[in-house]
Amino acid sequence: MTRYDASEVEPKWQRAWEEAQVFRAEADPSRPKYYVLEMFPYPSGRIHIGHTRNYTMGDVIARTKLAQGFNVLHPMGFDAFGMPAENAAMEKGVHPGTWTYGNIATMRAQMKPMGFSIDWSREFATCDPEYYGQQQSMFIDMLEAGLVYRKSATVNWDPVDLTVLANEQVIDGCGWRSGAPVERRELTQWFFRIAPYADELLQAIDGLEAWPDKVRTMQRNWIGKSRGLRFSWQLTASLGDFESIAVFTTRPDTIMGASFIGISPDHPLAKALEQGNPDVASFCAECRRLGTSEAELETAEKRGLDTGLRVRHPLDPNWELPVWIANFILMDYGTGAVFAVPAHDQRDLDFARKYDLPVIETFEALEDHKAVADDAFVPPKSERVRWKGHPAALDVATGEAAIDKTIALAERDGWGEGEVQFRLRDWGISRQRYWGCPIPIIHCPKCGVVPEAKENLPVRLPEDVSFDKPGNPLERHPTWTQVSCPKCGAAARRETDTMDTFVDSSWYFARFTAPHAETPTDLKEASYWMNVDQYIGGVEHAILHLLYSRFFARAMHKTGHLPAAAIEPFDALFTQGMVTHETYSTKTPEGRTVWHDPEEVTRTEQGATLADGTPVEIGPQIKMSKSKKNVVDPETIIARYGADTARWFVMSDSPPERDVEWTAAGAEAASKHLQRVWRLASEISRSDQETGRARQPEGEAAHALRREAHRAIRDVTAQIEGFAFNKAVARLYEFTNVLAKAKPEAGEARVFAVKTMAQLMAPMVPHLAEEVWSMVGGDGLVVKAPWPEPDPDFLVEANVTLPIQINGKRRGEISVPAEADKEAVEALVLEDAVVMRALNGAPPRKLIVVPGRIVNVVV
RNA sequence: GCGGGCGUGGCGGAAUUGGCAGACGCACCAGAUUUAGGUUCUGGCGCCGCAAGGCGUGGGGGUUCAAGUCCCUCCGCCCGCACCA
Repeated sequence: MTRYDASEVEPKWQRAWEEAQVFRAEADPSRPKYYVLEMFPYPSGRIHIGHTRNYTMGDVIARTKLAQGFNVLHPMGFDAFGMPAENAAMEKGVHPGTWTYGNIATMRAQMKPMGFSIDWSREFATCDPEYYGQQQSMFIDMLEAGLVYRKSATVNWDPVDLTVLANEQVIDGCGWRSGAPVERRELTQWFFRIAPYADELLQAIDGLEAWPDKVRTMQRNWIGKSRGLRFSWQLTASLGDFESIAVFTTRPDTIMGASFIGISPDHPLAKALEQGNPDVASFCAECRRLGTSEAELETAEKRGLDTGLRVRHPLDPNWELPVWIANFILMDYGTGAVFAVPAHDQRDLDFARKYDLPVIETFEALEDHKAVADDAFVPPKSERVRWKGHPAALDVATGEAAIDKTIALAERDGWGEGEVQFRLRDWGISRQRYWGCPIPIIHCPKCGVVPEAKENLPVRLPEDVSFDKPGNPLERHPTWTQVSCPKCGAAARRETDTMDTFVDSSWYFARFTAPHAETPTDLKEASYWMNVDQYIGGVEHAILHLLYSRFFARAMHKTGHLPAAAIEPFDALFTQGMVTHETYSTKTPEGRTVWHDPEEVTRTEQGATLADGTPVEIGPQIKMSKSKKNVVDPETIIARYGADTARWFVMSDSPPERDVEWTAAGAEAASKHLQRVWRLASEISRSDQETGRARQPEGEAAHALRREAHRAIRDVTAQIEGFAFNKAVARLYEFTNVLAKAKPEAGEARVFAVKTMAQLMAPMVPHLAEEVWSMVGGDGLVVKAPWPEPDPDFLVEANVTLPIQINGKRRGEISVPAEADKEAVEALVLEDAVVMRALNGAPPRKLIVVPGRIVNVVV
């Protein structure tokens, strides 16, 4: 063989690993374990380059830990329920299950040749009845533990298709298929009680030290704990049952700047007013035309309607304020009503300017304080300010203190009380869709809501369903819904809602510890393998998936499915960046956007076109997603160069936490480098064999090479452990350059260097590493070889070179003994020719020596 | 709108966290070898300048002996926003 042929070599070593069962994980209490997990994929059809990057990262960690002597668990599965399968069913007439399992087969077949160190015997898909049946069992346990309940909640309703829409399916306020304006509609739905865990979930973030700070910050903000005052504004005239409007505020110190009361269009008072007032009714109907997503509500144009109602200010009974319905007030946070302080809140100010409402400043003018015009004045709570006319805030300095005093005043006088509010809401899990885990509930006309008997689990999805019309096929299924009540035996109806797919992904990591158990988990296995030592996934999951999983682990502990030690399931988290790509789109004559695959598009100097010459709109670099069709398949790289090239390539260049823009160039470079390593190894192997491995005392060349090898071990190990894979790759390039220049006189040190190279490269390019390792006579499989340790004797340096700056600009350098202290270096510096010339006989104004770093002479 | 992040040569990026900006790779240029070409090897490569030197990390301002790194401010892009996964 004169060239490294990946297509021949890679399957060979994959078979060797398979035969040796290297990646089969079995609990062994006598050995330390290490659980590496990458967020499992949705089986959308094919693996894309983002998956490749993600799983290669996990594989590098898993293989490194394996070499370091850990009992490694590295499983893979599929997050297999979800909307795309139903969309495929509607578009292509294929059953969601057929489509999904077909995709799983394709993706598994794409992943296997990558040589990942996965224990495939643990694979499952969340749409397997064996999995979702266990989930149903836990749902029942959680219902009994009081963690599940039903309440009314709003959904996006498509009035033409008569179906519930996901936020993603609402485009510019209209249904994505029907094009009809969506409406908000109330439905009774199932919820998990996550909100009572808000404080605990918040506190526990402090302990997640191996999580990225940004994720911890995002979770804290999402939970959104805030202290404030809850109080009521008395209506000047009561309206039916309504005598007052309760509000919650985090800035009670601005109470004297109140200008009006705003209530949500979904506030009970607004709904009551709708009854007798067509203006209110049409305004609220207009507001409800917006979707349910927060982003949409918050970015919509601020609109309001004066209800004509008036309320009295709690601190001044003669002060009456108007009550407005405003479209930007969320019913889900606080009380669904606010008092607006336009002078000190930008949103309130915009609203007040639009509707000509009063703007009352409550702070004394400060030195640099301009009167409020277009910008609200929002002093931080910790800032020193002075209030005007605020009875509780005359003698305090900061907002924090004024807030305390206002709350105390309200509590003393009985018009309000301090309260802690969380932004986090209970988790609504009902989905009016087919391809999800059925909620194991039966509605009995006599007994009411009854959980399915556990011996009847799993509640399987019926196979015979049709997707020829919109809506939930479960609901119109002729027989599936008809059951007898597990309690009384009467004819009853099965729940047709399925669970949010976030439920499926909230416990799969626990299931991997015992994927074939007859119960949701096996406590013995879970106790050994949990927690996940290293979790890896996209930042886009920084909030919802991770928060839900943290809650679920607690709920599973409460219902006896996880040990107490596993309530924070992910010890360390790494959020990798996304692989992005431009998007390409054209418009239909009706103005609808059509997305195009990069394969269909030809880039030209002016822009891009389709094959027939139609110009294409080039969109920004965004994350690869099926809906935007900007997905790149790694298959071509693997077919052309092999898996190791693909692996090496995705680990190179870009830091793993950063988004990477996909470009095809560079794969060639990766392949060339691997060829080079192979060539070096075969040359060295050949010359080593020719010299018959004559043992001679090693000279300077050999020592220098060994030193470089030990330095490479030190650096690459640290870089892998620090998730700096791009730097590890760069370091290995440097080491390769050193090896290439090593003279034959280095003798057996060259063989040592090649072996070291194989070991250090093995986590990233395991097949090439095995080949090289065996070529130079390595013992057994490199995957099982213990990770190399740097020898400290080779790492010490006698001298260190320091740059010399004159007035902060580099003007020379000086070599000093590594152990020289500050004074010794100073003395040497003052004798340096460059420094003496700059000083010209005068003493330096300042002489800064940072040992081991730099010298700066200020003249 | 709110929350989080990012911005360094032609390109991907490095900079031991306040201490030599541009490691390593790609692209490009020159040379050598081989060839029909790819390959391989050697050297060069931030910008301006013949040079000395000056400028340079999205823009502007500040702190410091020293700023890509810290502070203020502005701009651009990306992610999340609870029914996408």
